[in-house]
Amino acid sequence: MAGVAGYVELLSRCGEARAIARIQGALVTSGRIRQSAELHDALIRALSRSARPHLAHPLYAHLLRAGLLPTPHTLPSLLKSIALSPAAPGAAALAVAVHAHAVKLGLERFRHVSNALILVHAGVLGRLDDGLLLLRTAAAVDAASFNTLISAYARAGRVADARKLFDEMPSRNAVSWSAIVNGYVQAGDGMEALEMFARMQAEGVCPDDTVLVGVLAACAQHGALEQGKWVHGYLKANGTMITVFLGTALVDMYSKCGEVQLAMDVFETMKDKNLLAWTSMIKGLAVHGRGSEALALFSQMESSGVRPDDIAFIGALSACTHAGLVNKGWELFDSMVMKYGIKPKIEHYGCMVDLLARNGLLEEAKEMIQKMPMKPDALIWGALMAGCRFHKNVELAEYVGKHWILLEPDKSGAYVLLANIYAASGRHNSAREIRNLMREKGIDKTPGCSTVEIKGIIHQFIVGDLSHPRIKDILTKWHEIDSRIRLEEGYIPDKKEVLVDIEEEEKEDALSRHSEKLAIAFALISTSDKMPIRIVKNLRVCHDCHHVTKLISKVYGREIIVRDRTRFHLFKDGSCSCKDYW
DNA sequence: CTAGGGTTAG
Repeated sequence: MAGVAGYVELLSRCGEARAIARIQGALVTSGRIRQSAELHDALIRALSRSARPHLAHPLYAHLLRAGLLPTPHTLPSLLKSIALSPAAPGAAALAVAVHAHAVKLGLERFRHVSNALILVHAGVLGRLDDGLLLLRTAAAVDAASFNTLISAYARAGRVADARKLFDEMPSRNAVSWSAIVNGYVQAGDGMEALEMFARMQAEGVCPDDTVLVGVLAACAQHGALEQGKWVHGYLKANGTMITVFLGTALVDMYSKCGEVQLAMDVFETMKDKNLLAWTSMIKGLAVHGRGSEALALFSQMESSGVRPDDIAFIGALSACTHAGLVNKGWELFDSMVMKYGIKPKIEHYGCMVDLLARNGLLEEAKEMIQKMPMKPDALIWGALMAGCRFHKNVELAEYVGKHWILLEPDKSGAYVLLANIYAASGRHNSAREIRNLMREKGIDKTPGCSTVEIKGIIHQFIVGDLSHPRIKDILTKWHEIDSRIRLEEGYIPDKKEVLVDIEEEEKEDALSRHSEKLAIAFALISTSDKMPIRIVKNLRVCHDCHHVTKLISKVYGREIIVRDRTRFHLFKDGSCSCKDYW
């Protein structure tokens, strides 16, 4: 029989949960474990590193019951195992107990203990400010604790607090940089993320996988294709292995930058594809209107043994929506419930309502809303309302508007769409009433905002905003575009959806200052002839802009790729990949 | 007790 030292040595090298369990069994039957804190410590450490860290939790109570004192290594290891298995029953309570014990033993200010305590406060306990207090009072703090707290604050939506910590930490490493970059990405501030990444490089810190995943996500947010390609080139140049994380991030970046083919190229070279990888490729094809290819991929995923989850079904259903495949949509919805036992969430009903409404099956869509087991939310009403607009059903739009406004009285969405529908159908008085209602309530329409990347720099245009340094040239270019498309293509501005009570010529002016028109005019004066133009927009494209963009693509012989709120439009030779259906 | 940071979403 091996001595204590032998067991400790054995455990320290052991990483497999089953082997550890065997050793533990031997120690329990021989009664040896009750005599040694060191053995408890070795077991806890080994388990905390194994695939089933929660098995370490009961050992702590066992240690105390045996009347033994934890060794200086026990507490950090145990806390780590708690941090790794936050969902285990009693994990939070145990963390609190261990904290109290550490205080009693006077150990809480020691480096490894305080770092581990910060880890559980930021994680299982979700008490970030207590974690921060620990960090401030600890005798010595690792960069790791800063990093943990930075990402915890960012995850909690408190990027500003994360940034404060980042700025004050004495020495930053690659992990700190990726924590803050990914923090900004999470907060939806890709711009700031890219800026931080630039600073990271300026300071000579070598970027690793994790930060590049974040950078790619930031590029995806902004449609920053050039920068995204740079990352891909960097990976290739360094011969970096494309992990599932990196591959998925690349796929997502390329599809959100309008380059589905490049996304496919990356996807096909990925060796092990997990659910996330499949899902992002399926979604990528879906938003580009390539529904049947997306659905083919979905069945390929199923036959490769990857089980779709609720989000994968959202991808597949939205593929049906963008491609107008109503029957296939029903089929998928049924297979989700019957074959996979996934309970449809409101998102899935939303997809179905969208699918039905877009295809003119407005009554069926309405019925779906009435039959679904949960209360409809704003997105559900929005989907049906968009269908009403497309199929010019004013009556149903009024019904939808009533419900939607009740749900979101302070947001502009319902008012704007309803007023648009009234205006388009010639009911100007009703449209005016809605506008007055908005004015009384002080509701502002979300301003349209478009960005365009020129030589790696992102330029932003907001509707009616004339503050761009080259605005004079942009407006001159717009006049040229305007007269060319009038002359060559017979363009007449479509003023039906202009919501302001102004003179007709002013309406044309208002239209001409829509953000994507400014962005396209700017792109035309700043890029060489054959380059496709890529625009990212925060709202849906209006009818007039959609029409104008088609004409520009023909007259100027340019491909224009517009990513709007819900999908991609590829304008080429006077027509659009969405088949005028968006 | 060598970590600490990460990808999809109507």
